[in-house]
Amino acid sequence: MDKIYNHKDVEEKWYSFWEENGFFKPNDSTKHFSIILPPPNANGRLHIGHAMYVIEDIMVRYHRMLGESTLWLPGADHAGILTQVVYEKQLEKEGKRREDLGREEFYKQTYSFTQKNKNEMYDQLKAMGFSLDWSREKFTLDPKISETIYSTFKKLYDDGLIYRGTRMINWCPRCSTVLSDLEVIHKEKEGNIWYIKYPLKNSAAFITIATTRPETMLGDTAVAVNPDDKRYKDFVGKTATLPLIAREIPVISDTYVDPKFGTGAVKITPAHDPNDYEIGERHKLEQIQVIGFDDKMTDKSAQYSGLDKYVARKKIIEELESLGLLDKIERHVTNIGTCERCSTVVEPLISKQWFVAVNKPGTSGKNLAQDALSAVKSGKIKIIPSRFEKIYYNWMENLHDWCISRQLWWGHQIPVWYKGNEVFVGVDAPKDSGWQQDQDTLDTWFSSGQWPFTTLGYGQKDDLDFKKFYPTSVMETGYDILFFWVARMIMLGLYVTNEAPFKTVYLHGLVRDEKGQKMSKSKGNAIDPLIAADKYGADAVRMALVFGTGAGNDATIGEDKIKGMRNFTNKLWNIGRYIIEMKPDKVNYGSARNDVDEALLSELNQVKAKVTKAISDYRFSQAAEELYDFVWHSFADKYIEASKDRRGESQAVLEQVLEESLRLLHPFMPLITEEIWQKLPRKSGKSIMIAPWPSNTG
RNA sequence: GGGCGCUUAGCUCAGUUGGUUCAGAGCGUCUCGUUUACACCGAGAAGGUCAGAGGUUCGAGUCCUCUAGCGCCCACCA
Repeated sequence: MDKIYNHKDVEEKWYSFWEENGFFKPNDSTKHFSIILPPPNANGRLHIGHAMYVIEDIMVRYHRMLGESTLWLPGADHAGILTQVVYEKQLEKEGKRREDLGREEFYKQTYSFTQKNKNEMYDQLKAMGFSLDWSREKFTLDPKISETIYSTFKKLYDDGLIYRGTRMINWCPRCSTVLSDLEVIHKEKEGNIWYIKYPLKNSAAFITIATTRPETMLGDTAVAVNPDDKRYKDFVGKTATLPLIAREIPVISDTYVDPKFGTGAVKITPAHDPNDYEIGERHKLEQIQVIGFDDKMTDKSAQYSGLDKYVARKKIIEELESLGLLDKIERHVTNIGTCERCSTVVEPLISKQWFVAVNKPGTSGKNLAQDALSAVKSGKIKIIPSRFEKIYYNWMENLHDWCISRQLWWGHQIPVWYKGNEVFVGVDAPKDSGWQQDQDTLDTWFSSGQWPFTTLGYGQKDDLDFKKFYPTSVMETGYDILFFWVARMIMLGLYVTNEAPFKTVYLHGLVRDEKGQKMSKSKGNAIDPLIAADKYGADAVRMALVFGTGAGNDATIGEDKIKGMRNFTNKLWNIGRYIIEMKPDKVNYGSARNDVDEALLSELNQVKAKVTKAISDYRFSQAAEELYDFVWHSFADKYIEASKDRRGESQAVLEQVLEESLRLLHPFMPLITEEIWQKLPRKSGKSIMIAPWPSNTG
């Protein structure tokens, strides 16, 4: 044994050893423990956030040592819109667009792109020592997985919970697709609010409206005021003339209008604003789409047609000003919707899309949001930390229908076929000819929302894993995808399988640098987990991520912290070296224990109890700190120092405490613990990984 | 406009049934130590009115109220 622990000599060796011996596979115990790995997006490398999977590995290794039949199932996500955006950017560098390739070729290329990324990511997960059962690996686009996703679509459709409707949706002009409400990020931006005078017909008077989007005035079909607003009492029922294009529009009254905001008079553009859309519905107003799906003014916008919407805005303002119809301009902060994936300003448009009805019962009687709500309220699903339960309720209670169609090429094509006026919904294409499949794909979260049961073979001929491991024990993921993913898994899991997909949700926080800033490549403060693992060892990186981080709280981690944990691995290594390699010639294993021995063994017993409790209470940091303190300060600094006077008599206790400490540490630092454990003269079993979890009975 | 969280040693953070051992850890700083497990080390030290105010209690970082900073999430006010 060298003086300094060299992780590079051992890490790969032991990982292969475990895998070759099938230790990652569940045993045949009747007690089960299962976690499905949150599938990373197969469009890039793993970042430090993914290394938080270590929490799952701790749980999995702990339960495996308890002797339970333990499954941790790996997989990857095709990540619909994000992967398409990433691959399109790559094409762009080659001067190509996806249209140049055609749908089929684009899909083919994107597929091989994801497979390449996927395999690299898997190597990275292995480098972290994660005890995943690779024989059960899944990808969201695997044929069997897709089949289940299509049959869920059909089931919801037949139940009346999936419908196609014309609604106001969020449109990303850059991605050329509709987005769900969740995929729209609201950002505060300072802009202008323009006050524009609309002349009243047969009168010299004006009605002045305030707007942040003057270009949409070309689509105005009314001006609205509050019915109680005395200032405008005489205006209601009159007709205003839209400047520039001279369309005549009514002045109507609606309680939606806030008399205190702006002028108290609002232009109504039912085709380009969600509120106006609803007012339009109430008052049966015409919807005139003046902005197209390409972000350019449509042919409904007279002399402005074909112009980019921002160019049109500028031009309209200039012309209004020259006509003297621009009353004033004020600075104004608005909340503007942008695309989650490309940051382009989202345009509200009316379009025909597929939706999931989330808060009405289907003919089956099932109600997605309500059932998902009561699963948590009843305690069937527990969320840790519990404050996220409140957040979950709040979101579930205010949920709108979920738009699931996307105008993308990458993903599951919607399992609906059309022939004339006929519509066919099914898992497989209809047999007879003349049908054309819907061109859209499914929201990526519609498929990942079914991950806990699709991966286990639900609905397949071979569904032994599903029967055995579903519902899964724990879903461990970041709180940032509570709504996107966890909520959808609960809804779809309950709907399809009639059971909650997991019993416990453990949410971890974001990984930040030591100054508390979000890590990002552009800031240059990002820690690449693989580079860090290469430098300091995977065990050190793992410990650094667990140490001092509680559930739901963001974790701060810097190189110093990793270095500190690397020092701990070296300490452990030297404890092993002292006990194993510096073993004296004369050892009396049967010597009577003295007070110092007893004190240490009694402390070890307490540590076992504390660590076991902490892990089962999901307080992994607590467990890690307990072990760190015991091993370094009690065992090494005090006991080992004291043992030097009676080396031969201490050997039995030294070996016992080391061996048990290694087992306690194994879930946290699997690689070094295996390396030292294998060198122990007295141990039983083939690997520490399948050795029993230390209990107090001994 | 709603909702949530944070504020404990110079820095990053623990502290889950309120009670002698809770005033802690790691890093940093200072002093000492080149003892054959480890300098990726050891021995020791300095350093905090636990954001502020009030309340509940025999007793409060730990529960309640308010205040002040900071941060996050959700939301269709032009």
